[in-house]
Amino acid sequence: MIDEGKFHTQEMTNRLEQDIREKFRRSGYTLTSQRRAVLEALRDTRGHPSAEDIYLLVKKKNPRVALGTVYQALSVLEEIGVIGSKHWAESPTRYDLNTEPHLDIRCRRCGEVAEIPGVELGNLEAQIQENTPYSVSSTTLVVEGLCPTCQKE
Amino acid sequence: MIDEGKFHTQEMTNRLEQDIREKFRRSGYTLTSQRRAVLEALRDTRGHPSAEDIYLLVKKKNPRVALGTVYQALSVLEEIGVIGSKHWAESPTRYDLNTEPHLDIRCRRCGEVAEIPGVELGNLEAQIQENTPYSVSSTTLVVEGLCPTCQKE
DNA sequence: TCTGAATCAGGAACTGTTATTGATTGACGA
DNA sequence: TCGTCAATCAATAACAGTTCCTGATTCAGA
Repeated sequence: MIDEGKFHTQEMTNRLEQDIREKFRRSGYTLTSQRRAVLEALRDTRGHPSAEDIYLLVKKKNPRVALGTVYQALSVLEEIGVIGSKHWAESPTRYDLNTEPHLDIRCRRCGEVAEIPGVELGNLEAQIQENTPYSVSSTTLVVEGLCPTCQKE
Repeated sequence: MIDEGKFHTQEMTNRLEQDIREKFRRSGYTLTSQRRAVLEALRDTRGHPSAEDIYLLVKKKNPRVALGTVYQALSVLEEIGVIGSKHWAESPTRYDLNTEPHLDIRCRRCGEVAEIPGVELGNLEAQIQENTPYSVSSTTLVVEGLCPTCQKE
């Protein structure tokens, strides 16, 4: 079971809570305890957990939840715009409460993901659109490197 | 069996052939008929075939070749720098004889991949490096959209 | 409270890829 | 030319991540 009291007062600001409720209302999906648990897990985690990470966190509070349910919840949450996801080759998709366009880098040694602030992409997307007959729908910058810890080894 | 005569005279320029031979020589790997067949398949294909696509082409000439062999060949060819690969989420890795850094776009409807010429990334990588404590090792722009054909439908 | 639709847990199935196996090949020296 | 030994091979099993399917459960609205 989810400790809803704690969730409301400590974990989620009112604005976010309102925003989430609103997005569920508009979409027609229901904000079930499982979907709430997935959101809480994302909130409790620094960084960008994988579905498996989230599953393990959710299971601590509700051991009956299945991995498939977590995937379903993640897909609904992403569809209604409450969470975002990012994919690096050769590693599971990572999820994120930050739905704004932003840059993330993944350590190719330990897998840790961190945000990169302050990078300006400028007119890159427009430039791409000018040079292809395709209609461009998404351009994602996939960045990899070594985190400070792994650099030392 | 590979028609090596045709391969040499029609499919491969002397320069590329030389380059490939040289890369094999330096690496210590041998240029076997299977690896040659994979290269030929890449050369015969417009666009950016997947391992499966290449496997089907190779099988036309040598039905005994297994998919695993194609993967092995691709991994050797990529390791020695004869081919390049690119990965989009939710679709198999695509391979390419163009090993220079360049932009590709994938149609999210039919999966077709095409090159995008003339886009200037400028100092993007330097800008990223300035804004993260990670040491950046690769930045890949993953572009998706709709190809001209799929736009009409 | 009842009813139908949405959602669930559990597990099977699927896709793309890698690892393992013993058999085959092919480059090189005698 | 032949033998030797490492490299490579085909075939298949295994694997990770994810999706799909099923019947059971829950929940919102009448």
